[in-house]
Amino acid sequence: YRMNDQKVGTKDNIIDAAIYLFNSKGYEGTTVREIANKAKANIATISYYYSGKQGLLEECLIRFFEPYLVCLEEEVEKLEIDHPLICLQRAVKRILILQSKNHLLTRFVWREVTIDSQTSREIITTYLMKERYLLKTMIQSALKETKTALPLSMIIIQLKGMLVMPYVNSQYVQEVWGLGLQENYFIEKYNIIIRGWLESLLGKAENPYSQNEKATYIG
Amino acid sequence: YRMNDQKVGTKDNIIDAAIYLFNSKGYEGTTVREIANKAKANIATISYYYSGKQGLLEECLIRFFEPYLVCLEEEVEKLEIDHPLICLQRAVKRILILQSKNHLLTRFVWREVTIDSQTSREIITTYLMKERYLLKTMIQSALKETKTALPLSMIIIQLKGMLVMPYVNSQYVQEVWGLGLQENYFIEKYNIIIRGWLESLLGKAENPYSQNEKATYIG
Amino acid sequence: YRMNDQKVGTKDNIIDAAIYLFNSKGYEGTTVREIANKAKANIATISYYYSGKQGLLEECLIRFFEPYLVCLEEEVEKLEIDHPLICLQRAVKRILILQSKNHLLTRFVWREVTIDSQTSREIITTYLMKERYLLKTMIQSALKETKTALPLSMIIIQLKGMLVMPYVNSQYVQEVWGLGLQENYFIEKYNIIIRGWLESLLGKAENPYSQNEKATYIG
Amino acid sequence: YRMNDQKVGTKDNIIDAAIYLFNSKGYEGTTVREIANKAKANIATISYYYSGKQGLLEECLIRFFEPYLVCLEEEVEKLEIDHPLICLQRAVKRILILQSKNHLLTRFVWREVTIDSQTSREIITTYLMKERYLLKTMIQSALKETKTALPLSMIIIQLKGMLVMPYVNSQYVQEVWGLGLQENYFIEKYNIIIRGWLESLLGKAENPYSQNEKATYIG
DNA sequence: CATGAATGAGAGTTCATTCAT
DNA sequence: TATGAATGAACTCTCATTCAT
Repeated sequence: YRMNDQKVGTKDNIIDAAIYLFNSKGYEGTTVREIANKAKANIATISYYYSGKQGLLEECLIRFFEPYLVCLEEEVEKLEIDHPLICLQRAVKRILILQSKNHLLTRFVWREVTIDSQTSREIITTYLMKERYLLKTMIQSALKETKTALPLSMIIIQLKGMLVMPYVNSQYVQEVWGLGLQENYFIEKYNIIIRGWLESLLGKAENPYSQNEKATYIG
Repeated sequence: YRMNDQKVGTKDNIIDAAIYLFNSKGYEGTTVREIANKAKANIATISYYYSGKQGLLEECLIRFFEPYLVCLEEEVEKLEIDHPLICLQRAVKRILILQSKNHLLTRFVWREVTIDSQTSREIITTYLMKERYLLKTMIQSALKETKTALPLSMIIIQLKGMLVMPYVNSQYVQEVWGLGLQENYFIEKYNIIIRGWLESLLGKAENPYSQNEKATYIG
Repeated sequence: YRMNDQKVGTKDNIIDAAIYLFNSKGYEGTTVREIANKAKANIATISYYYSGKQGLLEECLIRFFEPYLVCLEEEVEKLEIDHPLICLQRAVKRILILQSKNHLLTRFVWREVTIDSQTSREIITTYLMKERYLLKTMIQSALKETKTALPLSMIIIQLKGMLVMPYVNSQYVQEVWGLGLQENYFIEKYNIIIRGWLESLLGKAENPYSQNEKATYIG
Repeated sequence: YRMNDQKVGTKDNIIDAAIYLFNSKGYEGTTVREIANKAKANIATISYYYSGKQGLLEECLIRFFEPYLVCLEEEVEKLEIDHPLICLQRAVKRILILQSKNHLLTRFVWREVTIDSQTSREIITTYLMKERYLLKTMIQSALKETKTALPLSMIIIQLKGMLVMPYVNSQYVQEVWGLGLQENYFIEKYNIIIRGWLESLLGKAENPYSQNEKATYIG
């Protein structure tokens, strides 16, 4: 039915407009009126669907973190089957793909997360604690099979920096690769860089895994 | 007179309070009333000294970028005297020291800079263009004497990521090094990591320079 | 069919919920959403049955004033048959019974009636004018047979005060009589007090009437 | 200075407008915009002085109850000096004068107090508990010297009804006495009625007191 | 007949700024 | 120089109501 299409449309238009504006003007710098205008919806509809501006923010956080954590969770579960480094590399690529698909949301969330007094601090903290636990588990697994001097936390902070940087400082990406965050070419290129860094750090995994991997998560 | 002290104090109290609150609540999320309260100053005094909230923001940007760019400018001027890599390394260390001394301001500025529709876009753009030019000049100089395959812009983006990351994701720093951003020990440790990365990328410089350097900017 | 039951039930549930909430939160302080929730009905149903919030209020006023005025009208008609004081006393008791049966509605109506700018002013004024005319007629009749110095209007205002007070200041009733407004015991007790006051003011009616009376209006 | 006059003027204009409108339209039925218009003040000024609509309500409650309770407190303190009935009668007259001087506020407060879910319930409850205690103390004292059958609480409820009724049902007063609530003539007349009722109930005090009394509180 | 989606109007509140002093 | 009073603008949110289904 049209009805369903329309409804879904309006509700999604609102969240899309919100993501776009939150990204470019910040959460506090965006007014619900602007969001309504961009979404071509009535202001009241925003409260109707998301119960206010804050609810809209929380929906954004959920939309970002839920699939993001799935990338890590699923690979943590495979740690006993595949070589840890392979799992880590797969997780990295999945995250890059996810973040590229939602690059506006990604940039906005990773920026807003650094604001201490954010009213959604509780929900943010919960997600970040999960993330840290999963990253730790994964890297610890990989470290067992190598002998890097670098401390665990240092690796995490560097890895996170590499995963997040091109999205937060997105203005550089266009210049560097001459293309957008969403294009496959960027993902491929950047993935190779991180992969190289991981291998030089945690020891290169054997080839068979490497080939397997592609088949597993591409397409 | 005491009066003069008080005034100067008040003006500085205001900017200090602004930096603290802008950092923890974001620019838009902070009200001038809060700043006035924290600085124990009258609200009107803020407009009086800085001609409004926006003026306060611009003062923050100036306070951060002016000395920041000096770090780069002065080392660019020395490119003909010292080995480029040495200059780059010196610049990096000076920036780390500067950022650590003003770590709240640093975190706040690098975050706010990613908000596209910032009302102070013009002033920000000017500073960022200067920064990019200086970084380019420096790295290009260093690249002449080596043969790295990595493109110039890729090096810039990675370097910037490393310089900024610990301040933006400051919550990790405590965990990683067990100490704060301001302590010398952190600066020394982190500087070594970046230096190692630069040397592996642009070729290690000879020792004599290296010793010189310390004497030059520590004091 | 059940369906019919349900509908009738829903319509009544709505008015019941409205009376309950209007009483405890005031007319303006109650939202149709709250009424709908309490009545377990859809919001739109309220407009459907009562054509809006205002219509709901008017229904409340009608539900209160129609039977209230009947108590007076019927006794005014009997003025030529029975002794006026007896008629007055019968009316008082009937009103007490009516108000106790609908004590929430009673409290709410007598409070809302004092709000001058009530949107239902017109309907309220009409009812109050009728009430005043009927009370006047009755008391004038009783006054003919006695020689009280008190002016007519003074008696009306005191009588109304006594009729209304326990319902408006209902919090005291529990304390005074140790029981609720609805219980017969309260009605009996309070009726005796008013009856005493009326008799002391307008002269005691002879016994025969008195006995008649009970049979007439107690069912 | 003019300045002082103006400031005090604005702040008082606001509370006066609020009392007028709260009385005639009810608290919930009045908007701050209406208050601002009537007071010829800016909307924001209301929040500036009274921190919002609710604060305005609380100021109203304080302005009513504080002097109201003083009337009772001061007479309770004199219970050991004067005859209790005299104290009670003085308190009654002082309350009548006070309520007549603030008859709009009086009507509004005694109506709003019956709304259970009032957001200022806490402050209201505190005042009402004080009032009940003071009334009890006074009437108990008076009852010691007489032998009325009526229970204490019944006397309180009737007395309160008499004190409040003409203000709540103010529309009758004009008709009954042909004059307004504020005029001395009304206060004198109505005071005599209550005094008569009190004396018939609690026994007439000796004349000497009676004469004293007038001198004490009529200015 | 009954309802969920959607809305225009207006609510109270907050904000950065101004201005007379 | 420094400030408390006052303000206009704009904010988010809630309201009762409507309408296609």
